[in-house]
Amino acid sequence: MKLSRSLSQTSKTVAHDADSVNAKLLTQAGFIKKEAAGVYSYLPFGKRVLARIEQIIREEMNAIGSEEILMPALTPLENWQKTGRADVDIAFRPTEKTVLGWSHEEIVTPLAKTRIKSYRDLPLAVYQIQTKFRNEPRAKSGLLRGREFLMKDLYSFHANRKDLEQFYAAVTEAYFRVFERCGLKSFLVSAGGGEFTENISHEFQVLTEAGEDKLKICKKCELGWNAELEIAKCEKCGGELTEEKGSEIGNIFDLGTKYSDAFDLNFTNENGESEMVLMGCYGIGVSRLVATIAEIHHDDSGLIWPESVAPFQVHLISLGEDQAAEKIYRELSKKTEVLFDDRDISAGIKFADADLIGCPIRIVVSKKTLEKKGVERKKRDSEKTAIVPTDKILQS
RNA sequence: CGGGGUGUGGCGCAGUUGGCUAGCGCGCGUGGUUUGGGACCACGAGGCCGGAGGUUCGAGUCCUCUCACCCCGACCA
Repeated sequence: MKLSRSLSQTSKTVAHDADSVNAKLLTQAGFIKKEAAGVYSYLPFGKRVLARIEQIIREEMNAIGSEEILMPALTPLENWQKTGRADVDIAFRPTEKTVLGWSHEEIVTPLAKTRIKSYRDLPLAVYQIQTKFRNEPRAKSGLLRGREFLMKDLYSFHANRKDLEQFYAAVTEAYFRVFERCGLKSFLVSAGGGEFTENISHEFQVLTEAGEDKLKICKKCELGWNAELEIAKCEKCGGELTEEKGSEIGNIFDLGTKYSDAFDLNFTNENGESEMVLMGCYGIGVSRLVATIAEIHHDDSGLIWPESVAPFQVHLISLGEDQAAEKIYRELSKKTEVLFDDRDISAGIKFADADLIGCPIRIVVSKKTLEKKGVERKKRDSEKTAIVPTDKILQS
């Protein structure tokens, strides 16, 4: 993409209401635009990052045998009346008879009922990546707590507890892989079940001062407990816990039969008897992941995207050598995603913007580099520069 | 939802005890000079001062209401 033609543009100043590092950097670098409290547009750069994170999630969710679906955001009130969740404060109610989905147990459970009749139909697992609506009394921290946000929600259905626990464990492993691939070190944290279940749930937390959850972490076991649980020592090794703040990027719940009961989701077992289906649900805050990555991976000059989620692999800068740069841009674009800064402005601005946007590799084409029969290559996370031939740009 | 704060060109801000054509920086446009870490000169465009009502000869400025946004807390998949 040519920067001169992109909707995404950088800004030297940032709106005074950008309230957090992720909001400031993502706004200034042209990834997002705030529309209202907790409501953002994703500009081209931001949409690219979202798409890459979504792809990682899809790969890992498909790998554990779940299928992608898409349920409506506009949902019937009567479904929520059956579970007693129709009048929670965070629910948007666009009309008398509708609720904007803030979670989808009320939709997916009746949906699964159309498929599940016998133990032969279990297990079943479906997920979606969709915008959720929650009327947060206080939206804040950029993309970390919005009133409208992108979420991956997965729901699983099982004939017995052992099968549910097995899948729960498989999702746990898959989540660690997702977050690691996104460049984040996550901790498995025990927490309460909130509106969803009376059982304990597990959160995936990234330790950062930007997060709003108070945690107690055992660094040795890499386990944690949400401070709401009032735990004094590590339940595994009995060791000391450190107090940390975290950003909750994933949450998994053992739902038991709470929603199966509400919608009479049962199945016929091997003995011809009727039993209730056991359910699990598993969420990843996709937009919150974008924010968390920004909070973790940045420096004073701007964002530093991990290769796996970067909007572009290469940020190509032309310093007065537009023709040569254009040729390199065309060739390189056949192999990877390239952002070409073709603007007619000073070198300093181009360098500053490359740092701000934070693509992994910066390539400079100038008179100096052409005399040396190559281009200058610099990684965003390093100070070292090197002249490399144009066909070696992508080799590390 | 309680307490506090802020709303003035796209962004950041200044506007005195009410006073006359509402300023500054950045950005934007045109012309020119520059050209490896946010260059410079000249000219120029752009604002119902969040909204409604009121006080006054006169309101960005004072009063009332309202909306939006931010902070602290409560809340929180």
